[in-house]
Amino acid sequence: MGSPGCDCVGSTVHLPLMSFSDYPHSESALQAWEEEEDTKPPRGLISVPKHTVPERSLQGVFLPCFDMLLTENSSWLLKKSEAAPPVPPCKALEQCPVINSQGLGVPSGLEGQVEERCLEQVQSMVLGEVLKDIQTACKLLNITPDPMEWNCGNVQKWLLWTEHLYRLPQVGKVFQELSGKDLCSMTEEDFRQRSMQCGDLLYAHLDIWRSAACMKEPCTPGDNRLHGAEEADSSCSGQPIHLWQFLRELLLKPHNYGHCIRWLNKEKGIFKIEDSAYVSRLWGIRKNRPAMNYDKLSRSIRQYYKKGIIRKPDVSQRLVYQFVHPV
DNA sequence: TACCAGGAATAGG
DNA sequence: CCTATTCCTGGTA
Repeated sequence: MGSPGCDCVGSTVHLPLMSFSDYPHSESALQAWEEEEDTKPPRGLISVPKHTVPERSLQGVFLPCFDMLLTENSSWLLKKSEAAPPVPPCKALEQCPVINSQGLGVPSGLEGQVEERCLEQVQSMVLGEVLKDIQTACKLLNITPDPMEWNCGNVQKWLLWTEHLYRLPQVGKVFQELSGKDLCSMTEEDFRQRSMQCGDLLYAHLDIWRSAACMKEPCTPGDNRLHGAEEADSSCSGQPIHLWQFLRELLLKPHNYGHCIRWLNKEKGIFKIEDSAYVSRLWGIRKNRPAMNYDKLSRSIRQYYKKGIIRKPDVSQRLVYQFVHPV
């Protein structure tokens, strides 16, 4: 229950600066993702000094563009960084929201108080986004938010996801056989030793997750408290997820995935894959299949024809399919 | 060039 | 055993 890995104090957090255009969308990006060697260091890395803060707060987490899932609701973050991409780190720091409840070097005096208010608001907004993004990622990957609970497979999925997110070269092998506990016990230096290129970024990203898990601890009995309408979740059933279930899950969250898959006619179960490469990549990450592509995903969909799960709609269109039994 | 259909072999739970 | 993955041939827009 308690996470001993909660020593959320001190050291330095490195986070990437990314813009929407950096996001891996094209097939060539996928190639880069698959190919082992990419000698370029992660771009836009800056480092932010952490501040000593009380437990249970995300310390000094700086998020110019924490586009975990490219959700629409976090797009304002993207816009911000898009508007002024080549900001030198120190400038960027000034403009960017910092999550940190107290202990920040906030200016004193009246102006300071006003600023502090604003800052607090921004902080809680960003914090909300971070938690939401983590939660969404957890659903997508079918892992728990607390790294301490991860098994080796979970760790690999998380790595795959993070690599995808920040366009890192594949480092899964270097972290093989490691559980979440192992991962959490590693220092930043350990990370850097395992991966020269992106050890520190991975460490920082893990730190965010760890911190988030720290804060959320009070309300995590089984953690999968489903809100609202979305229950029919395959994630907690234990069995490996089916492709059709996965697609349905994406379709149930137009807010998050509407840009890559959406209903054309929900009543009839007709949907369109808008970004085949992206959906395939998500599927590949979920199943731990880095080589997944639309060619293979679509083959799997076609297997459903015979089984009467998915079919082509009466008027066949490219990238459009239909659930035989709509909900 | 990207998508579509389906056979066949194989992997993996 | 079943589903999904991988690879493939050939076809369409």
